[in-house]
Amino acid sequence: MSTILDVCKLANVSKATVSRVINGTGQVKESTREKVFSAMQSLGYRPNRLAQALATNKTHTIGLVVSDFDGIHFGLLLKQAAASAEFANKQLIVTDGHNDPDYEYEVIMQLEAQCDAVILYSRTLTDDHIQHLHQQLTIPIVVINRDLPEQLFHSVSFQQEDAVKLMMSHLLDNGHRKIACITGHMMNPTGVARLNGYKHSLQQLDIKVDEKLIKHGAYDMKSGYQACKELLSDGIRFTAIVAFNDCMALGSLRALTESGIKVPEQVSIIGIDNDPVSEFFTPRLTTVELPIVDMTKQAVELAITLCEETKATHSYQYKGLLIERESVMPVNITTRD
Amino acid sequence: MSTILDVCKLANVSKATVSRVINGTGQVKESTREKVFSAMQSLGYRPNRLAQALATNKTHTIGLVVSDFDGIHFGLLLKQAAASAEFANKQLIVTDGHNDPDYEYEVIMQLEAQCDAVILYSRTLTDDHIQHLHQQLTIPIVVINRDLPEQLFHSVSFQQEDAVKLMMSHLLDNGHRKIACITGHMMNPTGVARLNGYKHSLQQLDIKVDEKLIKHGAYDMKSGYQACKELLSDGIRFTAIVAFNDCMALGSLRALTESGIKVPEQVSIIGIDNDPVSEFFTPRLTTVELPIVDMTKQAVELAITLCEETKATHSYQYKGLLIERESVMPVNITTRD
DNA sequence: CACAAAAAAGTAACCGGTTACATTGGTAAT
DNA sequence: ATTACCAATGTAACCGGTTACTTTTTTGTG
Repeated sequence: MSTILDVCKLANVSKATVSRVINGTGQVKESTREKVFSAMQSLGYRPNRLAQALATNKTHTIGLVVSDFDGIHFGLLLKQAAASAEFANKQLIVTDGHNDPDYEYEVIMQLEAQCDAVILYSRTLTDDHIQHLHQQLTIPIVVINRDLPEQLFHSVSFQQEDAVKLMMSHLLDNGHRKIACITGHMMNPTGVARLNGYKHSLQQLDIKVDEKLIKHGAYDMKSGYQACKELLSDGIRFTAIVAFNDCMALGSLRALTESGIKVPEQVSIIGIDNDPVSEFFTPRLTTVELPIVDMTKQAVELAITLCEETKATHSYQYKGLLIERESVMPVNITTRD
Repeated sequence: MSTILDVCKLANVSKATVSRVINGTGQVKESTREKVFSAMQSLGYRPNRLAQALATNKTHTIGLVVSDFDGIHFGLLLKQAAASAEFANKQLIVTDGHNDPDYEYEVIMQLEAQCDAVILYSRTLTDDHIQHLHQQLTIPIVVINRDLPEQLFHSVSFQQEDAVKLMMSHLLDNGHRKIACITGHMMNPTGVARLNGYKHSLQQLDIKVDEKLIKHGAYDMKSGYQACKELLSDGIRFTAIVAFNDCMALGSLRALTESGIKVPEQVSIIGIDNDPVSEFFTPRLTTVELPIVDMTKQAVELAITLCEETKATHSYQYKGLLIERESVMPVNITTRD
């Protein structure tokens, strides 16, 4: 791997001149520029990014930290982040926190020297953790898809509670009253906000919340499947399921199908995310879209903006959109109700 | 962000001593060590990785480059890579090549200064590109899931052709003779090898290859769906579909379901990968497992080994395993045959 | 107590770049 | 021809660490 010194020798100029040519800064005579360029060319020279970063204190890199690589939205999020970063000519470093808050915290602190900004999509870190990070870090941090107590941080968030209310009203409008709920983790604000959405929707219609209808999942298909199996074996009646993401909705669809229960004729299902696979199941899943692609784009752009200017707190909020497909239908009085 | 100099001042020692404490090298008096430790502690000091890398020419990082972030196996691959890397205390940098060979090439060359080794999961780079990279790079490169002409590189590969033969014999054993084929991209060796598997299997039984039964997909559900729709609208008879991955198999399942064709009663489907979602569709998809998790683990371990010793070419090959579920059944003489 | 050997700590060069400042050389104005 | 100025280039310090080598301190031995 050739260094700047190799270029210097070959072009017979000083480091400073080569550096000027690389960066297009300062005044360089045209003939010199060409000499240096062809030297770089013939050596296959590429400036060492580490050295550049060390010297300038600018990495041209943004870090993306997710709690877990098999998290929800993961594919779309990454793809968009990569695209947006490239568009802005930034490098993207992606890391996961192995679902361990301490490890995740440490990973982020480590990233400080390697990035100009960090985007955090965390489901394990507590608000306190994030607060600490925010104070410790000298680089800006953008929190994505997470409800934060106040607008203390730069964030790109989603109206979790309203989204679930949207799911619920779709079900309620279709006459459903016994609605089972498959939640996600209850340690973080997202899960709590969503559950509030569920409860408040029922309360608004004076329907008593039946705790037996609530099962906790882990956002993956298997846990949705298991939650639904439990619901079934508990022998509680329900005509619909709200699942706190599409994967769990799809898992429960499988469980119902296995038990010979027809969806949506006997039980309706609604999910949230609008996961790309949802359209390929039968019946096609009705869901509330979480615009993760737009949100990611926004987050990356925000992060990049913050690399230049460290202004006031920016925050953006997105809301859900109902996508009606085939897994919800009006409640049928003759069945399980 | 505090530097080593801040620690020096606070502990009243030289940079060298602090460095020794950080790395546990050389001789340091116990009392001094404690002094330095507590200084680091109270400053929240973390060594700057960039500076360390520059000084030692060791980054303790391995790079993982994939052609595209929404590629197949992506979630499992990343998750395992992250886990294996962390286990070995290495940082992992993940980058995608935006499905553009030139960009991907450049990305890898750029990574040279930032990594001790690179793992490449490419579907856009040609063999020549990879050959060039291999020659240019001063760091080792491990190619994963790719058939390479000779064992010129470190590789962790999969017996593509045999895997498809396995799928085919399962179908053939079940009496299927008119077998449609949904391929992946035909630009890279994987697609070609798999198609050879399809053709050779038929030829072995003296069944003529009908080009009309072969449709080209792009490894995603949508293209599987479309390929199947085309098959259907072409009006060609077939009793089974081999798809060159599970996503396309599932896409075609959806297409058949929409057209009122029963799987597996009327048409059998077999995929390859053993994608986690395959189990949740109805019918559960029969598939040949591509042990991407094991392969990834092997690749990371190999990459890490190569950071220390630059020995001879290592290469590992994995083979497929049939996972029988519900989407294949013996051909029914009364239907579409 | 003197002295050698070992342990502990410091000095300075280096990794590969950037950049403020200094130096050189050429050109136009006087 | 002198001066002034600006373009072009070079010099050297710096970014934050590591490490070979040197110096100082401690320890053990006769």
